[in-house]
Amino acid sequence: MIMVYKRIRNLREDRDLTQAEVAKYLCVHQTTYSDYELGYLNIPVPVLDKLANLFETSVDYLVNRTDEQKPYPPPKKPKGESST
Amino acid sequence: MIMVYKRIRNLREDRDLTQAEVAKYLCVHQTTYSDYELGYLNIPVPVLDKLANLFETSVDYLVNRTDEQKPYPPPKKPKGESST
DNA sequence: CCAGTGTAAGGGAATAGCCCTTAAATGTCA
DNA sequence: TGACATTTAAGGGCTATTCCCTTACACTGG
Repeated sequence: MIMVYKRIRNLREDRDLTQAEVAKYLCVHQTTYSDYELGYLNIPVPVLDKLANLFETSVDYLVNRTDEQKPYPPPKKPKGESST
Repeated sequence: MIMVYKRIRNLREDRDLTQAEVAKYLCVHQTTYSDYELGYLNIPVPVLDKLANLFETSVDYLVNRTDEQKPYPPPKKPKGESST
């Protein structure tokens, strides 16, 4: 077990959120989210994106690429723009 | 088409790498990597991790969460450690 | 003990991932 | 121009993964 996603559990518990609450925010089932935390399922990028927003951190922090918890400065265009 | 991963193509071309070369680095087929760049497949986190290393940037940059191209400060423990 | 809340396990249908082959596009050079 | 090499994209199929449902387990308070 790799436990890449231990940080997600810690961040959730720090905020006193239940799995069901976060799962609803992500539009997935509680058991699916549980599998994410336990490392039974790979977390897809769109989910990591939402989690980084929810917990106000970076994807790099969530996946242990850094210990810096603050997010990067966001891009100019909020996100949904046609990036052609 | 969302083109979330246009940056991956740009970074690759900036370095004059072919899809086949990057694919080999990632241990996937060239066509799989092509699908990544075109947005036909979701890029799994371990692949994004490798790409961020290869291109010396952050996952957040790759997925358009920031315009800052420099990587985050890396974690203390390089990465493969038992994060108990 | 019972009820309520929160998390994890088992199992299965549906999906997505990945690769293989091949086509298309582009460039080079005789 | 024609043949060849290089690079990228499309079509199609097998397989593994995803996600959800139901259910079980653990814990707490009354």
